[in-house]
Amino acid sequence: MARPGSSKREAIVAATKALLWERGYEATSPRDVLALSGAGQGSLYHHFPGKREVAAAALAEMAEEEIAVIDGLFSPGTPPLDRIRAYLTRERQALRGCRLARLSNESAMEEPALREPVAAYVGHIQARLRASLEEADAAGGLAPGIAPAALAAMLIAVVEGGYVLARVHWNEAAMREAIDGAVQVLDAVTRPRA
Amino acid sequence: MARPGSSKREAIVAATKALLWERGYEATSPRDVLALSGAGQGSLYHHFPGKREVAAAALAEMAEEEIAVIDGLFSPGTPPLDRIRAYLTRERQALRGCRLARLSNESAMEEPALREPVAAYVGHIQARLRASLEEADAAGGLAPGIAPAALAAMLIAVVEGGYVLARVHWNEAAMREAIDGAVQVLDAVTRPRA
DNA sequence: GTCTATAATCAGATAGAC
DNA sequence: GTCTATCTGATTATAGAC
Repeated sequence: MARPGSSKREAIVAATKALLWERGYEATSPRDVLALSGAGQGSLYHHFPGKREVAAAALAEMAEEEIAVIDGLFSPGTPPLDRIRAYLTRERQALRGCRLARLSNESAMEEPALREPVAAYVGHIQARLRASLEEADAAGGLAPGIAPAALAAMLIAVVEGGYVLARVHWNEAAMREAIDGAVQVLDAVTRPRA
Repeated sequence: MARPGSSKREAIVAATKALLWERGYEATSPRDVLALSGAGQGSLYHHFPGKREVAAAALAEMAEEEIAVIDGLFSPGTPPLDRIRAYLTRERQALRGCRLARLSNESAMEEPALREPVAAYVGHIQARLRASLEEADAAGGLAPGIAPAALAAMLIAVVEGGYVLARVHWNEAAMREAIDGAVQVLDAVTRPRA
């Protein structure tokens, strides 16, 4: 149970990862997963108790993958504010939505097993942003009246909200403009005594 | 057809408004709507071609109501930056999500009739924020390097992203912290030459 | 305009053979 | 471990009486 090395199990999880990003949790049926993975009904229910657990396994893998990408952007060799700019301006498929936080408005978030990987991903970014801002602050690079923790929360909110803007306007540029605003603001509150 | 004065039609739309906020579009079935409204199957399909059109009518009303609230916050009698602060810090039920933009990640956004009211609401706020920032800028109250349009996009993104943070962390405070960051930053980029 | 009855399809899951 | 067959209830809608 939940042991790797099983071909169909891996195919099922891979298909679920793709469908969760594309359609979300509620709109993804076990039937869809089986069709995409090439597995039969029995394989899914042999490896997992049900749909929720398949999704939890898929989300855990997605969070792990995305956190690794984030950690690559926040390399210690880069100056702290450059790490933040790299995260803000990284390339994104805005219309697809955030791979994990796209589930934020689904009933799935009321289930701890599904919410946890999403919260871990978002929380990890927020912690990385905050640590970088505290580093910049310690070097005297942050304007007075700006709390690193609050600014970090604001920045992750701009990114997640940017996805929302792109989706509702059906326009990638809507997200880019919000990110532009964040970069301008970051520059303004860090230049003063840099 | 879509004529007001019909009791059941109004009950159906009212029930749909409640359910769309609570559960979203895909998770709201005509059956749920009928149960909540007290109407029978026939009433729904007499007044509307189907589920999509009921939702479109409900969303249009929701957008109209919320835009009226926004316009109340952006009263011309208030100084421009105070209008923005009033919008940012208004009370919200963060865990319920944005009444309109909570649908942003549903397939419904690919249907123009459903996306338009949501886009109109978000776009209206963004236009109000931008006009207020341009007013502040004209009075010399905006730091150099800050474009009113980009800052407006950033601010609406913080609010919409704040809802996402609250939902994924299942914690209202997560949104408040992001809003706090936005207020601090707004203060920092407007004080310099105010 | 409103109702109840019915239908076709799909959702999520189980049974049991191989 | 993997498969096909089957099951129960929900979804979205249609039919037709009142």
